[in-house]
Amino acid sequence: MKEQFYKYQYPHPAVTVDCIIFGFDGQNLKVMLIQRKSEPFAKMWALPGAFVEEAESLESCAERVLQKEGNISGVYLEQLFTFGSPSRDPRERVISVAYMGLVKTADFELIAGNDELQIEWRDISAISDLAFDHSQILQTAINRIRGKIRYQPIGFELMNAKFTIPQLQQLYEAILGKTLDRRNFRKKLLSMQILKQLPEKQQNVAHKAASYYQFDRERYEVLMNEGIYLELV
Amino acid sequence: MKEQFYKYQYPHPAVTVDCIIFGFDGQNLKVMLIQRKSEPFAKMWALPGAFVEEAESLESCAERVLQKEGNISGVYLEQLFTFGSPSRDPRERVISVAYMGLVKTADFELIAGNDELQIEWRDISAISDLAFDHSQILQTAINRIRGKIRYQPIGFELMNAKFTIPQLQQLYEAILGKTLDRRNFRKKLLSMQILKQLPEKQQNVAHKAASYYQFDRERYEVLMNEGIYLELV
DNA sequence: AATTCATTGTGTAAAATTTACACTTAAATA
DNA sequence: TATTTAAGTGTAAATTTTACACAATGAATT
Repeated sequence: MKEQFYKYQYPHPAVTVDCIIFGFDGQNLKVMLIQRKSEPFAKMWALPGAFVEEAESLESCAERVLQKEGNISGVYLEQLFTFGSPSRDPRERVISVAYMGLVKTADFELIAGNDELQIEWRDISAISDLAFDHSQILQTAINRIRGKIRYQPIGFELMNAKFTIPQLQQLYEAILGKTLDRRNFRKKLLSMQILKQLPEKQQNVAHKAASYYQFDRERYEVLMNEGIYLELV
Repeated sequence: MKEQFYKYQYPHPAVTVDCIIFGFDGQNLKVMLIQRKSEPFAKMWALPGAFVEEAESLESCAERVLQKEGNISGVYLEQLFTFGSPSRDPRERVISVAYMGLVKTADFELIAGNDELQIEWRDISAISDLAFDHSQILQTAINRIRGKIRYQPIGFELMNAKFTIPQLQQLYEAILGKTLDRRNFRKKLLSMQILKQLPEKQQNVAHKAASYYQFDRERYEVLMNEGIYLELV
């Protein structure tokens, strides 16, 4: 065993970053979970996370976690909350900063890292007990994304690339857990003028092909700076 | 110098809690600032804060800070954000969890703690450079309270005790930095049915006395659980 | 080649909400 | 008792939200 130690005059907690990555498969909302290899909570499912290293920012740490534990990169991340109950980790005092993101499941092939037995997209309606206080962290994330979607265009902020309006609506329905009126959804969405229509349509669908759109980030920034509220639902 | 050390196998950052306490004096929005006694940033103004102790939760730490550094207690606190840039403190890696609250300035007599030269309520329009990254933290807090006030009844959540509707409106105007229509504000507010009218009126005011109201927390919880949105502005 | 199937895309009228706006009432003070 | 100051109140017009049905498209099937 290595016998090098880091010494401090006062007690320092350990700090981790845990990631809640929501995945949308076109139908349902999933979350990325890993199965732990080591103690504590060996074999239990948990959110991917890592200890913060000396010279990295919290957000860089989140990016490193996703790269290392799930082979995912280039995801828009948002800080969720910091969990610091003194007893949340049996080993020592660990404070966890949680980050969340949203991707299309099809865009990434999950590959378990060295510390995991498995990694998978789990439907948010099928979550059982997770390691540590991760069930609570996940519930906080679900509440946050449901609340946030009502007044910020999450689908675009968190989803890169192109999408059709019906796809985006399905995402909204998956997050909110209810159906929305197609005409009204489209009307309100387009009236915000934060979408750029691409000269492209769906291919090989056995019905009328939908147009692809892209989030107009520039226009979005302008509206945000003007303090305009984008309520979509 | 004390030679006792805490040893860890991996580097641990220090963790602090910094508090942004907004104060409303009936007219303007202020923030509680302290003038630092010691290095680093000695004599500069800063947000009150403290290192997290081994057995306390983050929120308890925030409460301790307010008690010790400002003689304030019983304030509703909300976690704002966690700031973790590796270089934000010149001494060592320090991650700061920021909490914010809102009180009436008249309800508390600020008393500087041992580590401070002074403590005061500073108008948010008169903030100059603060120690560390505290200017950035404060700006984040101002943005948050301005955003939040639009869809959550902050005035009540964060203000204890009784208030009149015009007082609450002044708070809203101070936070948003613009005037609101008196009749419409009152109408919308009362239509939410989250206020209990008290059988009490203002005393000794040289005009028609306003009724006191109280936030009906129970009713508020019910509405929140139903997913109802309380947009006030 | 024609038909079927599935989903996209579109408009309008009714209902609900938001906005703009002015006079009367109450309490203290002169 | 008159004056001053801010509280309290209603309505009509404008805007936004909601509910709702049919034509268009493209692949698959006959």
